Amino acid sequence: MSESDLIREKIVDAARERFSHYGYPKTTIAELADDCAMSPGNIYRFFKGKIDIAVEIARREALSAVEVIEAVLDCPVRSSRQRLEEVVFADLRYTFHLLENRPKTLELAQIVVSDRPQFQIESLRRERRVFQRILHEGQASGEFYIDNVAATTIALHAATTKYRYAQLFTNQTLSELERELAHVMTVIMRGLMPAQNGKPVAETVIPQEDTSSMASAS
Amino acid sequence: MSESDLIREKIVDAARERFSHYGYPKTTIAELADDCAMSPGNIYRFFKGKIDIAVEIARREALSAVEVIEAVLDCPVRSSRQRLEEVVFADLRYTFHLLENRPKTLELAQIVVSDRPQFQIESLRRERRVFQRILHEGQASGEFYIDNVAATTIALHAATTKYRYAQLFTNQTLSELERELAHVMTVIMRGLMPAQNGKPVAETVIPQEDTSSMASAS
DNA sequence: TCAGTGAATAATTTATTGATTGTTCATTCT
DNA sequence: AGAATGAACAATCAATAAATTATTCACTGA
Repeated sequence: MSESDLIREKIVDAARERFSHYGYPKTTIAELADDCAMSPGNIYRFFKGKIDIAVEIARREALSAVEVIEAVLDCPVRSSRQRLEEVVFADLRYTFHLLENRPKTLELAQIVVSDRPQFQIESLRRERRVFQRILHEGQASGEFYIDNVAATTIALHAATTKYRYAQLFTNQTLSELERELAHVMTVIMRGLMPAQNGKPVAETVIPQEDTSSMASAS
Repeated sequence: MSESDLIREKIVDAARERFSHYGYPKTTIAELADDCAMSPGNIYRFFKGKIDIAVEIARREALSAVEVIEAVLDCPVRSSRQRLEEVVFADLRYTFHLLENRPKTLELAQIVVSDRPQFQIESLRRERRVFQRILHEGQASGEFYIDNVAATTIALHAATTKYRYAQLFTNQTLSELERELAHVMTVIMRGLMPAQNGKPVAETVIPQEDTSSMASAS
């Protein structure tokens, strides 16, 4: 990593610290410059503007969020159905805890999105790709009956919209949301999987929370 | 209708007019009093406060919205599936046009909800009841296979969240949303209906817009 | 008695000012 | 030359004052 990149990192680290403590609006460029032992003007040799520092942080946060979701795929589960359900529930839990424990992260994301709408579109697209991979696998193995994977991915993603950042829509508790999501997944799974000897597939069971990858709130 | 009720109506009418033209915040009690040829103080003999006038208007709006959706059920369609699909699409189109043509209506609803959270809960409940009726019918006729109608109603309602006031979540066009919703409904219908001789039920087709009950924007 | 008034008051909103902050750039270091 | 500075300027924010508005209530007229 070049010298220049290291300085950039230093700025990002200082900004992350201050943004998460005091929020984006209350953090000044002068403070970041102080933290990095440099002048305010010099910050601008590394970032075009204050908002671009926020974009960089939000981008990394979004990427690591997808990684958390993808991590669920690594553990060896038996079926595509289980993978899909675990990913959807992991999404609910991750975003729920994020809003609960680190509200400044949401604030930052909202500021970034209001300035760069494309940011949200790309984050959603990345998330959908995880879904799509699972549907593909399930289709290939014959576990799922899907005539159009791309369209079904979009449908699945749209149908679970409420369970991403759920607190923005409702003030239900996490348990209530989990129970509800189980009902939604039951219907969806029955839509994806052929009935077994005349009977629809069993109801979705709320998966255990994966405690091994639980990131504690900072 | 009593004299008192008539005066109340007059106030509501004047408020509706001004709220939709200039918005709730820019409308003053003095103006409403003028419109009704009475003093500001007298308004308070009919409403506890300004916000209560807004609540009354929003309540009626919400009731008539459900009626618009329910109206879809009146036309004689062949199957529960069609009923369900038409109701869901009607919901998307109604709320989409509402936000497009009468943004002040949304503003009013948001003001009411922020002051009276219960209002939203009840509106959603009313909407769910329409869904529940159709699911019940479909279950009774054997068209749907549903083991728990209440839970499935909740699931269906939650899965279509994105298509109520869709512009709050996305800037997709109505056509894009319709295509997407068709995919969602395809998956859901396959989840509700038993496969016909080994093959899943056909994809959802976007219903024709019901032009007979099209209320033009005011 | 009771529907209605309108001036008085409390609460909010808007306008204004002054201070703070984001950004630029001529200049200084290395 | 390239890296960094910090004073200068424009944009934004916070604090306050001024104006407007919601609400109350002692009073009036039917």
